[in-house]
Amino acid sequence: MITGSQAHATKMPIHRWAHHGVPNLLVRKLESIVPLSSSDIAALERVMSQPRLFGPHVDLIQEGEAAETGLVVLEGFSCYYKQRQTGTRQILGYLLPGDVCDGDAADLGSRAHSVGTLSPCIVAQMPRRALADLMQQHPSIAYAWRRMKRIEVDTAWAWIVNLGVRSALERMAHLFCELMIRMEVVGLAQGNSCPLPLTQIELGQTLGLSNVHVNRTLQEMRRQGLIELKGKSLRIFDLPRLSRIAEFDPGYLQVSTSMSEHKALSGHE
Amino acid sequence: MITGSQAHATKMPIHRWAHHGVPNLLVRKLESIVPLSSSDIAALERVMSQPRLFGPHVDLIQEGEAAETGLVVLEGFSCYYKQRQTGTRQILGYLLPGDVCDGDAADLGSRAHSVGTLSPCIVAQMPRRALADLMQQHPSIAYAWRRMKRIEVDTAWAWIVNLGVRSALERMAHLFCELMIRMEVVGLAQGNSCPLPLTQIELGQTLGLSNVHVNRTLQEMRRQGLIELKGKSLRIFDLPRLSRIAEFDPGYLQVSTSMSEHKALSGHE
DNA sequence: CGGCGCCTTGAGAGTAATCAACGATAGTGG
DNA sequence: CCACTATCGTTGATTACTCTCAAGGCGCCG
Repeated sequence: MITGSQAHATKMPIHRWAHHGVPNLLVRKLESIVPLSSSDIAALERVMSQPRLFGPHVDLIQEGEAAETGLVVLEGFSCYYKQRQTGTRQILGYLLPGDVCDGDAADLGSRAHSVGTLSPCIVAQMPRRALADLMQQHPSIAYAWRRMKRIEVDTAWAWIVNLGVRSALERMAHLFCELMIRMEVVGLAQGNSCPLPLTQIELGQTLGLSNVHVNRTLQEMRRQGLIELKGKSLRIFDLPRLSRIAEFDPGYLQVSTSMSEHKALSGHE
Repeated sequence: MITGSQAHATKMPIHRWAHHGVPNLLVRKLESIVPLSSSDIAALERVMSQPRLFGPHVDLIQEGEAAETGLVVLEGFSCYYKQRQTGTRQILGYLLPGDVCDGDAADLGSRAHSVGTLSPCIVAQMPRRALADLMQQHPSIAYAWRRMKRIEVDTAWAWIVNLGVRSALERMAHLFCELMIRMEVVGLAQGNSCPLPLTQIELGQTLGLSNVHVNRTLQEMRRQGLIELKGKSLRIFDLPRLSRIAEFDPGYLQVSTSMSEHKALSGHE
């Protein structure tokens, strides 16, 4: 993951990341849903603009703006968020590497929320028109895309449950389980360990908790030997127990059995 | 709205509601987004099956089932919900009259949530195939449908904000503002008054609050002269103040200015 | 008329927020 | 390269919001 400082990073030439043999994580994500032909993949990559590097805590789309293009996050953590008048904010969802924020044709009208980076991020654009053509000509991609959108909605619902009924410890456990699975899907987690470039404040804005309480909850999790969180990296020591605490059911992430040690999907493919 | 008891209602002949000159609220809702031709409307109504009546607290789609068809709620309140092992449940969103739960093609695989009635409901089915054809042949409907889906996602996000950052009073105020606007769109609210056939327990399951605290919060709202809630009917006395308390911004509901006394949309139509 | 579910009220406990201060860390500039 | 400073992480003390438990009343349906 990105480790350079903001100032350092923004000084580096953009094209540094353009074609570097790095696997395209959006491709990897879609392939976890449906097999793609090389022609599918080539077309998909043609739709994506030259990737650009953004510093941490930068807005990609501001509240009130219409999104002219779709976005793909190729590296780093971004998020949807809603800023309150009081200064506090609520994070609505994460855009992890491989995740997409598409300027859907129905996105006309102003947005009620913003999209911004949390860590430094490499982001490519996808013009609306090109995206529409892509879907038209590549049914596999269109199918995977719809599945992906469905997962996004289900994830938002999982967050509603998280905020509605769970305690601080349970919420955090659930978030960590979800993150680990999602990072696994795009190959960024190994041995129950993955990057987590968030401050405790941002975790609080995600979980509806104060930064102080996030801190104490993290300590409790460490004390129980559940996790380790340092150097912007999360390690889960006891995933089964963490899942049990969180009442975590990975079904909503639609991960195929081969990718996760969790319960098999009853799904039809 | 429906007032009959469950047993009474289920004994009544189904066809009682089939064609009664009652305006189709799904049509009304879509027309609030985009004008529809009479051919559009006829096609839409052809897709809908004979409406059926369901009692309160009945599952329309159970967790783990795949949805074979889409649903339209024509009368009554239904909801998406997630049942916890502990017995508590979280309501994820309401299906008000005119709202749709579509068996999207991407809905393959098992659901992580259920759909059930809250009050008695009249519900029609929409076969997947017929829906897909409808979208193909009626671009206006397809457009309005996409907008509708977008509103659903934005509403889920508004609920995340609600649960994440607001106090009990603020949450409830926000919910009531949203409900009133949504009911207004389909013509079921007049003079800031609309049906609300929910128990305090169900309000609690919506807002992440205990039934006891819901009760006390309602009393506080009444004491402040904000609302009246009796006989399954909600009346908002002071909508501006309620909106201010809730920090309510109706933008996410994409209601055109003519329908709401709230701030004008910057929207492009 | 009896019973069940919902609303209401009271008391007590607990979880999480707020306020405040200090230490650690990392990016900034000299 | 090092000092400076802002941000983040940590801890303690206090407050307060919300939950849980418990019991009574009311209304509706059988």
